[in-house]
Amino acid sequence: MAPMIPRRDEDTLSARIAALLGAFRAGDDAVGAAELARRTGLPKSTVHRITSDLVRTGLLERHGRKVRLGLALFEIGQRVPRQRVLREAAVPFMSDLREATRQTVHLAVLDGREVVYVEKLTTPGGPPLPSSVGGRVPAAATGVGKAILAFSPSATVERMLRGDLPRLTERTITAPGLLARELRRVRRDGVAYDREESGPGITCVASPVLGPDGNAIAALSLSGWSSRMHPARYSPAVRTAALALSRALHTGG
Amino acid sequence: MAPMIPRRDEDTLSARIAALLGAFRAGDDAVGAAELARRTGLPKSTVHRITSDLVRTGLLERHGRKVRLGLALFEIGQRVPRQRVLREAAVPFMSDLREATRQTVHLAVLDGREVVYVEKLTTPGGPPLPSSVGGRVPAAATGVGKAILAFSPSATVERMLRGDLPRLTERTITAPGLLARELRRVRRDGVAYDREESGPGITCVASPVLGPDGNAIAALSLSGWSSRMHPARYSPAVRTAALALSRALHTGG
DNA sequence: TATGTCGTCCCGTCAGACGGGACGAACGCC
DNA sequence: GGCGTTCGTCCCGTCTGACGGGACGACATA
Repeated sequence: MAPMIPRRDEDTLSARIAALLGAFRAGDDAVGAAELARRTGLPKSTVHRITSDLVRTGLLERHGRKVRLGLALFEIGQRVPRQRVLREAAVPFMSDLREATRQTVHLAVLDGREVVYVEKLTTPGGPPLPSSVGGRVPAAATGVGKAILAFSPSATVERMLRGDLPRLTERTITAPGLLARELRRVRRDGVAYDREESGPGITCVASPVLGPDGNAIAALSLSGWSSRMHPARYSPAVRTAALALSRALHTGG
Repeated sequence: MAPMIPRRDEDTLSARIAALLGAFRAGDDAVGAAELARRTGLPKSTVHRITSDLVRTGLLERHGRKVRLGLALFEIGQRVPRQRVLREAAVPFMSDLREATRQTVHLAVLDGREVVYVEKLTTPGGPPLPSSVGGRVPAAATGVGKAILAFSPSATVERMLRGDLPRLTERTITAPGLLARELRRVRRDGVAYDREESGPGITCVASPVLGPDGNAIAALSLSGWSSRMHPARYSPAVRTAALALSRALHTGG
């Protein structure tokens, strides 16, 4: 009899382990085997066996009867080149930018159709932002995302324009044509704005960190309440910091 | 014929994946398959197959012909509870401490016989320290390690005293008896010192972050040049910050 | 007490991991 | 430019370890 369960096109053990690790959400502490089975779609006994193996190797930790992400994963995560090199170089510039503007500073990279925040420096008076280091947001809805896209190979942009542009607020750009035009403007000015497109009441000013080939590696941004964040006033500071960081990355210092 | 190769007591795929991920060192960018095979002791074709699977799932990324840790691992690492909860609560206190003392501030947790740095706030004038977020150092050789051990269950301390105490400088404590006595003093005072025991010319003052049961969860420390870091002068500040953080963690705010 | 859900464990089946070996390309050295 | 080495990649026959349904007791809830 032919197997009734259509074999997932990719269900090697590696894929299952990745699925299992990815099943832990940002706010989770410890999670039970049954819950993980539900989230991943894997049989319960399979989850139990794999998590036991992962606990033995240290990637997961037992917490009571449940299981949680292990400290080893934090250590490994800190070694990821895409963020490590960038962050080391960026923090001083971000610190200066925060000092000069008294606004919240973000550093993000593009990954697929989303941006991932690599560093965030908050400021006492600033608004409470939902962003967090390691967090993911649709690129087209953010200042950093638009800054990076405007200085990316056209193939990357076209791939983005072909898919859905998720709506985060009523001002989020969801029309491909509008986004394309916006990106041309960003490319001309070197600065991208986010006028309440990612969160209500929040305005951002972003500028790309460029590699030697002129393509963006990352982007810096300032975020604040719309009432106090006047783009024109802060864009020179952001642009300057981003250019300085770009230069520092090239010269290896 | 009996298999000549003694079966590793644990060589499930999970263990191999963990070994492979752990084979990437802090300074590495991309690493080749042959090099990974050498580091892990795995056959080259096995490394090639597993890394290909891991690339497909996103845990690793192709970089030319080589392979490097993927951004997904950074994201997952940021969700690890042992560091996330702690860091979120600690950063404001650490920031204040740096402001008040103008010294480098560390936050670390104990893992096995070592401490892992969870956060680090540097200061412009401070000495260049080899420590890094996600880095690992023998616990007995550091201020944070001694602060945590002094407020740990006796089983934890005894396990530490039974093994080797690695020497980092000529002042590192390597005699179990001396360490035990030092820990009693730390427990009495609530503050641990590191007088050039982890690095030449560097002095630290550390204090434990305590859980509701009185055991240490983590520790805060100040580090600076020995010539300018007078322990007695800074210990009240460190102790105060650590106590404040302990209280903030309990009350959930 | 009844009921659902949890974590854990067993064990017969078989699919997929395994790794030695081959191959061509790239590199470094003379 | 020639040569030796080391690299990444791929194939394929063998067989072992992953697989997951199902059973079980502990626990929480109603």
